[in-house]
Amino acid sequence: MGHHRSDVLAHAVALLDEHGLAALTMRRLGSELEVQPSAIYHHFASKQALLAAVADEILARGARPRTATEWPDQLREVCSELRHAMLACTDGADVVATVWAFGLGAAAPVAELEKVLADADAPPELVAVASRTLVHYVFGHAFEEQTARQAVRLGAVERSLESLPDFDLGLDLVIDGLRARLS
Amino acid sequence: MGHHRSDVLAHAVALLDEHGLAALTMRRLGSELEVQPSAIYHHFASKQALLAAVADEILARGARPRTATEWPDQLREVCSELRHAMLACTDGADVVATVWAFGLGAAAPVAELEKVLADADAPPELVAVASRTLVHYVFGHAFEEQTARQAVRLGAVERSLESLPDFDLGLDLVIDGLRARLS
DNA sequence: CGGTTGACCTGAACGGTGTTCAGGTTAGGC
DNA sequence: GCCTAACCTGAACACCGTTCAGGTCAACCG
Repeated sequence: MGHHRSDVLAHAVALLDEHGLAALTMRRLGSELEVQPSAIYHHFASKQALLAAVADEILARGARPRTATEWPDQLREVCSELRHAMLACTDGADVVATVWAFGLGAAAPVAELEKVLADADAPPELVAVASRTLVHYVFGHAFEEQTARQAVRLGAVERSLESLPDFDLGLDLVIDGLRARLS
Repeated sequence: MGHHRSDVLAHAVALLDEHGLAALTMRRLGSELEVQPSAIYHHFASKQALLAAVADEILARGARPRTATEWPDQLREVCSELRHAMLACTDGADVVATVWAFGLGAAAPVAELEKVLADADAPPELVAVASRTLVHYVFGHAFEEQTARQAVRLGAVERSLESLPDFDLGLDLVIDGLRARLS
């Protein structure tokens, strides 16, 4: 008869991807499911909880196999996967970064970064600092890229996309700084 | 008789600092000014425009004299000022980072970083990448710190503040990576 | 077969939100 | 003393997240 939690989540992600974060409304999601808005609260305690699940789903959909063996490439692999997962969904960077900042989810990538660094024998303080520095960089870069792309598409701003900084170069900047401390 | 744009802005900043971003409502700001909400639209075209002005005001209030002569210390000076300006106001990091990401304001710090790097003879592409990497780091760190502090104050989460990464160490990570490319 | 449980949902309401708009007031310059 | 422009009113519009008492219906159990 009724929908499952996973149905609601799938429709929420589809709605987000097709019409953006502003359209991801309890009322609109309800009408998409042909259900009253209040019915969604049977599956998620609040909209924040729903968004947390959406963020985790976005990351799960972007999962890719790990192949690198050296820690710099392993860091690049995790950061690249995180970046592409967020960019693959409209407003994905916004949703994932917000959910992570509030401590409600999206914790897997930073945990993975911490593991790579710990396995590379980085001291605990450096593990905490470096993993966050990397994740801040990835979030900031992806959020800016996605926002700028949308602003241009809506014709709101003439800020050209040419000036968007290269992702890998900035990442190497951090990794090089890290390399100097891990030798 | 009536208020000026600067009055409205000052009250908006005070309201933000004392009660947070959620309380910065057109209605509440109106009642603070003893005025109808619609009166604010005579001074600001939209709430976004108001928030952009608030962000610029937060940065202006945090301005400090420049004393460093070497580019690494100059970068540290700009980043530190940006960080402290945002942390000095409740939800300051949220407001400033959002306004900047949407390209509506708060552009001064990144312009200053770009100038420092250009004066240090960094190639144009590196100027763009490094300035954004730095600003992403500062925004991410400040936003996380402010959010976590608030979550703890509200008793929502037991996430300890001890684990917050040190700001200067992460900054040095990026600067070291940069130093390797500027020699 | 009848009863109970629990998942799922309805429909209405509450108290907000940003924004618009026609019209009103008032101070200052010609 | 008129006129302009700044500033404001008050009501409305179209939304928003959330709550809650109650309703429906499938599945299970004795």
